[in-house]
Amino acid sequence: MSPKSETRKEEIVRVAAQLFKEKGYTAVTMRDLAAKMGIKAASLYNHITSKQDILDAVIISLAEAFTNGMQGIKSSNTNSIDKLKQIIQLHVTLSSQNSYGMASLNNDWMHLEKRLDYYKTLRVEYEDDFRTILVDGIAAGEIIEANPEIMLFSILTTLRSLYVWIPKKEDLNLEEFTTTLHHILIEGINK
Amino acid sequence: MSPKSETRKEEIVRVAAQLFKEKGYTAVTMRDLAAKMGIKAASLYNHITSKQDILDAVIISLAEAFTNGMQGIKSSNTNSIDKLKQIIQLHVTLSSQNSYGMASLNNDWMHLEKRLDYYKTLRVEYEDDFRTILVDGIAAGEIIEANPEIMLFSILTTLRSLYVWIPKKEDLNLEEFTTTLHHILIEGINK
DNA sequence: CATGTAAACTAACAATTGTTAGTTTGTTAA
DNA sequence: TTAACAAACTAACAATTGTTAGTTTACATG
Repeated sequence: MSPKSETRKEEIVRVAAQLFKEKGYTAVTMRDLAAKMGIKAASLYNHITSKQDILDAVIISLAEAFTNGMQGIKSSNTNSIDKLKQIIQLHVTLSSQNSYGMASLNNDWMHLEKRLDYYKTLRVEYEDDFRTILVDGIAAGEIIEANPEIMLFSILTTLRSLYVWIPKKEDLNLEEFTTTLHHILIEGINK
Repeated sequence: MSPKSETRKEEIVRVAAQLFKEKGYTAVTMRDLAAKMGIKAASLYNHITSKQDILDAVIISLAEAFTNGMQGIKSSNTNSIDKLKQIIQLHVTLSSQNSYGMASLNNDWMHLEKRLDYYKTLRVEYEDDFRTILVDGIAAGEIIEANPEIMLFSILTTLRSLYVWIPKKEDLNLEEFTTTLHHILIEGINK
């Protein structure tokens, strides 16, 4: 056994995320999930405490990964354009590692219950940090003087949708993809 | 009575779309919908034939509006950059007119049943037309020679997410918004 | 007044939902 | 061998789901 092989619970969460991506959290039943695991629905409860518990696990861990990534970018001593490139890299990395979880993060966060407020806090903080980078870049003359709110919207929605496209293109060269994204997302606002 | 006031069925579909945007199709029950209409769930069936029927009405009419809009753009005698601007305008218009329906179009299309194949056909055709405009623009030297697939992805996901942002900014000047979108989405790829 | 119709109602249904209780099975460790 | 435990099982539950049947109400038209 390797030092940290996947626990049964982690396996359930991972498989659940795949189903959530296909049909959304609400439309996936515990019997659906059990069938995909090759067991009965009741057996799932030897490992998880509730369906809600699974959604929490999928979404919160990913949201925290974005928060951690942003912390690193904030504390890096580079200009705004370079920080933007790091953000793009962060989204490409996390989206290709866990495209299933990204679907839940984007589409099923409103079904969080106990952890909904926490999730919202993380999201608002992330967007605030992103906005600050744009505003600083404008002040420093590195970024054009367009409405930062609209820039933020445009770039962030593209990055948030990466999970849809990345797994579709199996032959996709991730490095070329990232470079082209840099070009399309940044050249338009680069001064 | 004006020549075409809203029928009761249209009212139900409109209110349903609002709920679908908040929680998604599957999580909205007929009792939720009835409560928002101020009636009992069974009464809905005097006007609609099924819950599925409502989703079909919400999504298909919007998908067809996009198809019709694209037909007009294709047959307009202008260059590629101008066609792109028309596409942006189409998305801004439809998203501000019907942000609720746009949410279902984006997030609940997989719950279509009888009309799923038809929806997919419309979507693929729309994306093909969009891609053709980009490829033609590259060939004509109007658009940079980046991977058209990635350009398509980047622009289209931004446009598809408009419904999230447009209603959030009540003070939003739609004209300024559209102009800034043109700049951000197009300048980056304009030669 | 009589009639027709739109639109609501009450009551109930069969199916599906997440979940619990109690039990069995197989493997590991003492 | 025995004890412990992880992980599966069967059976059932209470609640909720979309939907149907049959009835009542209100109003407009003849």
